[in-house]
Order: sequence, then C-alpha cells, then structure tokens
Amino acid sequence: MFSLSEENYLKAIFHLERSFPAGVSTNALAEEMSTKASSVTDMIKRLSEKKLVDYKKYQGVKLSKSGRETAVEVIRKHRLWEVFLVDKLGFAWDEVHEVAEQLEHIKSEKLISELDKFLGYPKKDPHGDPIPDAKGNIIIADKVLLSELNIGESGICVGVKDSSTEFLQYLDKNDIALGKEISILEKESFDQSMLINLNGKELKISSLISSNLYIKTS
Amino acid sequence: MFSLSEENYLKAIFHLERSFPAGVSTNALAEEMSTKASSVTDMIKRLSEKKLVDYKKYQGVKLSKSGRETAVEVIRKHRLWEVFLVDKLGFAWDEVHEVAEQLEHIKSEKLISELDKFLGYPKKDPHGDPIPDAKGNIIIADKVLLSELNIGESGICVGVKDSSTEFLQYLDKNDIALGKEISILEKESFDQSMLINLNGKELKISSLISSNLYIKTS
DNA sequence: AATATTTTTTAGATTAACCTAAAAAATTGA
DNA sequence: TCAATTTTTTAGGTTAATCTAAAAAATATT
Repeated sequence: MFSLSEENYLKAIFHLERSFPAGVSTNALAEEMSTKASSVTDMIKRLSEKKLVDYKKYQGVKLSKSGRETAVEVIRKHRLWEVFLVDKLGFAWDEVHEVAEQLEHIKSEKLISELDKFLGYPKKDPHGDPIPDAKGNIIIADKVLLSELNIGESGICVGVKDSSTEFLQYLDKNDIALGKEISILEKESFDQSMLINLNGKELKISSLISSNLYIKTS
Repeated sequence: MFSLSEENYLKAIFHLERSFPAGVSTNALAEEMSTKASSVTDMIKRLSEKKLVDYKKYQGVKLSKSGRETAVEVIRKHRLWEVFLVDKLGFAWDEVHEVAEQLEHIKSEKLISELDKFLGYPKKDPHGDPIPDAKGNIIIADKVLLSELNIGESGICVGVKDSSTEFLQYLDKNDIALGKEISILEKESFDQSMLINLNGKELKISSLISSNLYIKTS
C-alpha cells in the first residue's frame, strides 16, 4: 500500500507524461503538486527506491509498469467517485473534484468493484474523461481541442481540459455542455478568439476557452 | 480541520467515556488505540492545546464541548457510510467496519448531508447503533445486554456491543439478527451460559455472546 | 507510614513529508 | 566557447506522530 502523498505524485506524473513523454521534469512536477523542486527530488527518490518510477539524476521521471498501474487505479477511483457524486448525490460537475481527491485514496477493492457495479459500469466521468476498467485499461478518446478546429469545421463537445470550478461555471453560464454541437464561424488570427455557433446562437469565445474544450469531429 | 489521528483519538475518547465518565486514563486510551502510553500523552497534549479535551496531568482526559462535537460528527459519518455500504453496495454487516474507518475522515459537509438524504435519513447503522443527526443529536436507545436478562424474560435483538467480523459471523451462522425475538429458558450460574429460544428453536450461548448482544425489552 | 508496584510523563530518537539556502549540473546565448 | 542563467540536487532544518527507556507521580501493599 502507498501513502496518500505517493499516490498523488504518481497521479501527477501520469497526467504530465501526456505532455512530456520523454520524462517529467522536477520543476513541472513541483508546479503540478504546488510544492518545491527540492521536495519533489526527495519524493522521486523514495518512489524510485520502491520501483514506482524510473529516475536518473537530472533526467526527469517516468512511471514504471507498477507505478503506472497504481496511478491508473487511483484515477479509476477518482472518476468513479465523481460519477457517484453527480449521478447519485446530485452534485454539479464543478463541485466534485475536491471531494473525489479525498475519496480516491480509500483502500478497498470490494468498495470500488461494487461502486462500479452500482453505477452501471460507467465509461466516462462527468467531465467526459474515460474511466479505466478494473484491469486498468483506458479508452483514449479521439478528441481535439476546439482551438485546433478551423473555420467551417464542427464537432461535438466531449470533454474539458481544465476542470476548475471557474471554467466549468463559465461553460454552464454559456450553455456549453458535453454532447452539444459547436461549429466555427470566425477565427481572429490576432488573439485566436472565435465566433462559434452553439444551440443555433452565435457566441464569441476567447482562446483560453477554446484551448480547454475537447471536441470530437465526426 | 483536524488530522486523521486527532479524529481517531477523539472518537476513542468518546467511546471510552461511556465506561469511564470520570475521565479516560492514558492506559485505557493506549489500549483502545493500539499504541503506547507515551504516544497518548503526546497526543493528549496537542488535543488539549487545541481545546478539544480537558486535561490535567495524571488525571485522565474528558472531551470538551467542541471535542465532543467533532467526535460525534465523525461517528455520524462512520455510521452513514456503513448504511451506504450495506444498503446500496451489498456489503455484509461484518464487512463494513474497516472501510467506514477510512470513509469517516472525508471532509465535505455537502457530501454527508446529501448522503444522508440519499439513504433516506437512516436512524440506525447496520449494527443497530444510532446515527447522530446533522446537529449532533444522538438518540440513546433503551437497551440492555442479553446477559442482564433473567429466566423467563424476553426481548428484541437491537444491537451488538462487539462489531468484530468474528462475532458478527457467529451471529449470522446461528441466525441471530437484529429484530429477532429472544427469550431466556435457562441460565447456568457457574459460567453464565444461557439456553435461549430463537426462531422457535433452542440455542445454547456462552456469556461472551450474551454480554455482547443488546436487547430491547418491551 | 514506608515500601513496592503501577501508571503516567519526560527525554531523546525516528520517519515521512515538507521547507530554505546553497551547491552542482545542464542549458542557453553572446 | 565560455559565461550567464536556469534547473536540479544536496545539506540541513521543521513538524506530526510515533517509538523506547528512564524518571516521576500516584496507588497499593505490608
């Protein structure tokens, strides 16, 4: 069994490996964990001794096989709890993150397998992220950022990159939700802002928005 | 907010105050927490500084008002989660304790109030223990230990004192469950063992059993 | 009451997870 | 290339929660 802190580091490394497949830097990890680089070096050494990560000084870290398995298990728990909070307890999608951050560390295989069954084996969490199955398999959806689309293109909103309360509430306020169709009407080359069509209405959005919304083009 | 360890100490003191209303001794607490007396003294000092307990050297501890409120809140969470595990996830009553010990430390007011609602505001946990309401009120049931009944008396089984897997499985095996009627047919004065009537059948039980089963006499 | 025993506290260590400040290595760029 | 900058690591310290061993206080026994 691993400590709460170890699990959180593994999860952070897992997420950062998407952007830094060659190895996650100490600084990037420190930023993600809201801590200092020296603390990260400390923890990486511990994780390395436990064979959860591959690490050579000054080279960045990568998850080992067992490290990745642990990270995926934690992510599975996090996302299942998010579904529980929204589907069963009536939480809004912007209210679940903090609580799920705590619940993801509860240790009980039976709890998670029964919860999964109780929820009907959901495939996605409330933000559109895929839920790994009991064996640790994740279906990586083919999605692109809205910001990558060009004028005239369109697609379905399938997920968010930023899950902060602020961003999710902005989406709610503007009626942008998972499953909705968005098409690009105009794109401002100066600041990358866009005019989109949503629910038959026109909406102007900044690049901060379009670069945090995932779209599936058919 | 309090640490996991602090919450566990407060809960232990709360439970021990039933048996030691004059003050819980360092040794009793060490026993309950499976730790050493010196560690207990340490922790008591911390709790005392935070005004969660009243403590004078060599005098034992008592919960302060805020300490008791915190303890009751943790117990409320523990028992609500036990109901969730049994009613919603299909756990047996002897499987819930360990997991609930973890879940009771999750911090989110909304989570607990919504869980309470989702479960239909249950009044008792799967072992018959009362669940404090959101304000911290507990209904102390009028119940006696089976061992206190005399020949010819009878009552309904309403709770267990020992919640260990072993004891609960013994009860399951012998068809003793909450809600069932038990009447005393014979009592052996030498070892306090009893012959009882349960489900129309006769059953011999030792004093270890009868002194861990709560009965409500009408 | 004086002594023996038990209980409780103190003193001093340990470990995980953090920190700051300084040193060392790697990278950048003039 | 070599100096400046940035990144990373090391060294040494802190805190919560534990431990063992020893001292002190309370309680029990003769």
